[in-house]
Amino acid sequence: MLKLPFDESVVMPESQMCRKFSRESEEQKQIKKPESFSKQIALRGKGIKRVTAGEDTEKEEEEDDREEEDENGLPKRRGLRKKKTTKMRVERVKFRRQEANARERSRMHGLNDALDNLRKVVPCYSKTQKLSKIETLRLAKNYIWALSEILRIGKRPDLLTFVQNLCKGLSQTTTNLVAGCLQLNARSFLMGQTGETALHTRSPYSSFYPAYHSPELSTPPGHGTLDNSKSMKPYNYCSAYESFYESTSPECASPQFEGPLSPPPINYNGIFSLKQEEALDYGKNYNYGMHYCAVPPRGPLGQGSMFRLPTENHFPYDLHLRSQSLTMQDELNAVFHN
DNA sequence: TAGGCCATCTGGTCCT
DNA sequence: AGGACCAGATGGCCTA
Repeated sequence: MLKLPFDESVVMPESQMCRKFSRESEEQKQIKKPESFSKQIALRGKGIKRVTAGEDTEKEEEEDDREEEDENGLPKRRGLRKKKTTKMRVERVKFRRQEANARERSRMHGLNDALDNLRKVVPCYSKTQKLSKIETLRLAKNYIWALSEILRIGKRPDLLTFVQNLCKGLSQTTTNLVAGCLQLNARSFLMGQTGETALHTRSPYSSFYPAYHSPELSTPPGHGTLDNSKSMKPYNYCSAYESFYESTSPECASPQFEGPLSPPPINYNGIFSLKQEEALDYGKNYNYGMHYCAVPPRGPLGQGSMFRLPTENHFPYDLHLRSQSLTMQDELNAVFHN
């Protein structure tokens, strides 16, 4: 069942057309269908008669069948005869192959669209530097797991641990990206990754929320034996920054992450900010279409609420310190099931 | 330049 | 029969 409209331009060399396809804008993303088989046949012939593929091939096949006779005029084979490979049959096979290719392209584009939507709702979204497919899936899995743990425990996590959990199993590049998005100090992050104490870099709230540091919570499923410390390298950016827990360097004090990611800020618990990007666009499709990116808070740490929002309507979470886990869970459920 | 990532093609299999 | 789905192959682009 072909669900999408087609035009006639797919018969062009696939390798050239397809190369550009993924880079095209959404408006240009129109699935193209090869010219109808009957039309191709008609055009290839006299260009007058317009017949269906079935009719045309049937006739020719009949003629071909009549040709399969021996000298005595008897058919060479009886019963189930193997259909002769005719020119028309080859054409038809080619046509169907083209149609199948178009459908496959369409299917993969749908898959990629879904993946793009997923990119938008996991932390660290950027239009200019997209996460790879596999990294998007991994990050999404970690993110879901981390959020589930928050709901289960009912307490806010330590940022460092939270980010470490987000980055479990991710590539070096993606880890850098996430850390950069959250503007984590490389030194503190590395120390946390290696299991060393990072108390000096922790939020003043850390001592209030020991649960998220418990060993059973620190490793998402599937990453129990992963040793990120062996692969960790210094970050490409923000590595020179002092931890924003300790100070606010001129660069890090910027409310906007100036790297590949630049979502607008939403203050998360006075520690980092969740940023909302293109709320109008995403809001059409996702009530939870937020783009989370941590930036240092401008005000003093621990101003109060875990989520301080530019507009309350956009983010109905109020994971304040005083919040109750059930309330939090209800709210999250409401958002994610909306 | 090797390797990662990606889009596409292709043939096979399953399902309606 | 035909569409959906899948996985392997291929070639291009990009980056460390």
